[in-house]
Amino acid sequence: MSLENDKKAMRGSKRRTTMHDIARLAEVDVSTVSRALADSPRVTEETKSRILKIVQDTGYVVNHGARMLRQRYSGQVLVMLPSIAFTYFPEVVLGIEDYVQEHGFSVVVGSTRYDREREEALAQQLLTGAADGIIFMTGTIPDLIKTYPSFDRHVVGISRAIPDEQIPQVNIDNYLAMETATRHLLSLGHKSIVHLAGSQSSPTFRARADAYKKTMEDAGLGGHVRIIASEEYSIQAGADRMNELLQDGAKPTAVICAGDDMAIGAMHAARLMGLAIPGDIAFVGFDDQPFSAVMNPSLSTIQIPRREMGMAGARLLLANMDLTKEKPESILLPHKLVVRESCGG
Amino acid sequence: MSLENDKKAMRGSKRRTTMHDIARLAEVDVSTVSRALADSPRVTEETKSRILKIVQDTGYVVNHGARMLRQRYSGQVLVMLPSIAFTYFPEVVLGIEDYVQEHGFSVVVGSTRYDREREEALAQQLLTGAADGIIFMTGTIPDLIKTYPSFDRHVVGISRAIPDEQIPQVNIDNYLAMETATRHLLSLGHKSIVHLAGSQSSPTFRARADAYKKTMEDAGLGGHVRIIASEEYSIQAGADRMNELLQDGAKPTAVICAGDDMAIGAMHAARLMGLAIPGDIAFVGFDDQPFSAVMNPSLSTIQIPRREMGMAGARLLLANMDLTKEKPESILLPHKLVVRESCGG
DNA sequence: TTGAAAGCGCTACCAC
DNA sequence: GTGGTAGCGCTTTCAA
Repeated sequence: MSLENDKKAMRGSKRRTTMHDIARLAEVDVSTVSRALADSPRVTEETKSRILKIVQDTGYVVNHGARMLRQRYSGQVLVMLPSIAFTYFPEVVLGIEDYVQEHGFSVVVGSTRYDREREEALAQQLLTGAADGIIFMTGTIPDLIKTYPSFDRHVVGISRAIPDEQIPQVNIDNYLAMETATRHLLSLGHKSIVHLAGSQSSPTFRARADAYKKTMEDAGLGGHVRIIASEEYSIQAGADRMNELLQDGAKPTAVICAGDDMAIGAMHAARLMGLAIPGDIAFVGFDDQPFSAVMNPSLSTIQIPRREMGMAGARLLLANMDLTKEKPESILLPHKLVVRESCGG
Repeated sequence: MSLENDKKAMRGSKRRTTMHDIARLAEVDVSTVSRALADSPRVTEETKSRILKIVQDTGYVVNHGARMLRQRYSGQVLVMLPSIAFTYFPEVVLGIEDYVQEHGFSVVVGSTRYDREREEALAQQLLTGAADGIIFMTGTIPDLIKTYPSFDRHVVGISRAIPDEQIPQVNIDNYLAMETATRHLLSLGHKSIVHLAGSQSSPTFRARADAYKKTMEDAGLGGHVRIIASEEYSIQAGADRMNELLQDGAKPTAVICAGDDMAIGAMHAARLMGLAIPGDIAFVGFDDQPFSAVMNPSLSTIQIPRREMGMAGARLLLANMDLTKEKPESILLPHKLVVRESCGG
């Protein structure tokens, strides 16, 4: 089992300065060093500075493992997401880092790739004490997690709704956002509007699809409702679904996509079929990726405060982990329709 | 100091199943449980399965902190990069995760945002034992790291050359790649080629700029050399530099960019000025981002095997940490010029 | 104000 | 094959 060998081979050669070394040099007890480092008031300023000086000189740093064992926390927050390569997530992670680091925690990111095993393996981090809390952006939480005592106080969700009332979450109102987007297209006179949707097993994508459907029906356009759901979410998937649609002989005047990635894929496919955007066919995306503003034509879309979502999620998690306080409330952040060239007028 | 409060408030309510509990239930000694869990051959299959059963039933998982303290490793690899939100990095991280997880390590990602303090804080992770090794994608390593005993065996670089001979690295040949890109434009008949460069304090971007300059000069076009370097690297920066260039009255027939992000920004700016691409002005990028293939027009660029770089870097790090073996050699991965619509022909 | 000492949960060495 | 036991490096009582 190479797993073991890898780690074995690595160790050795360590033996770094310990607190005892500092204590010896400062001619005090380790406990005094410990207190000095914690800036306890129960140590003379004089001894404190003597110790600090030695710490500086030796370049001593406390051993994370030992502190962790003793204090029973790791100072790490785990962020679980499908893939860090999905353009949506990195910006959220940045927001999480911002908040969390300010509070003395560091961030571990784990990509699950929708793999149950990976999810469970990552979830272990909480159980083993390698992480103090988890931020889920996967939309589901592994059952394993639920064995953790008061697990709901160590877990929050961002972006992808977790179907569990107990867990604090931060999200945007996907339903309302998609309703707004659809209405915009409607207001432009479009009737034949198709929705390129994401996986319908995801509450997020389902909410978007539902909103589209309901809005169309409310406008008396129930007959035009057409939802093409894609299990996979990617530029390529957008292009593929669009191709299938067009080869099917469909002639929608507008397409509303579950995300900007799908939208640029779909727009590319439409262009290759000789369609002019927005002349022949209009597009609306969702997310407002950095490239959306500079594409040709630029993409109308729903802007989501990703960075803020990350920060809010992190704040929510730390608040949730504070057992001396009440469990915090879930948060809904505002979105915004950004009108650009891809849907004309 | 809220830092302390955050963590204090979090603890409590823990007290989870320990190895002692398992031992008691199985009516064996902890040492036997430890061995059974490590699948040691010195435990009967029978006791082993009895113990395993109890472990399953109780949902016991080993305490990471304790193991870490005892075995003197954390099982974590730190990846340090400027920002996880730069489209270039996530795919590399995925490659790192792939390799590293297979070997029983997990990945911590830290964004430095070019902040010295953040860099140092992250580097601490190695010194405190919270990480066993670091993969640098920042192009520099903090001095602090060098205090670590045989630090060069716990560190590798990816993508951005670290100016330190001792440290194993994986990269592409940036010079050659840019030479190829420039030559392609030259072969298309372009003479007035401008280079929108990245920060010239980065060896990577400097190599690209140098290659452009030298190739132009070799073609007898030294008089046309024009390098516009941008400290910041982003879509916006690309647009800004392009605007400045055009407002300057320059009329290049081709622009070669330090990266695809700058390229799409620049193309957007050019379009807004009424220039046709590639008719009036051709563009070549660098990186081959996912959007580059589906843009309008699609972007000619240098394809970089990001995922592979990640995997290679991870492999390099683990090999480097294996002190029973020689320090591994640096690696150069192949790149490829991908010709698309943005440079015509 | 400081020191002594008891573990945190685990692994590995040494007996048997 | 199994049990006993000594720490890993730190924090935190309890005494002095």
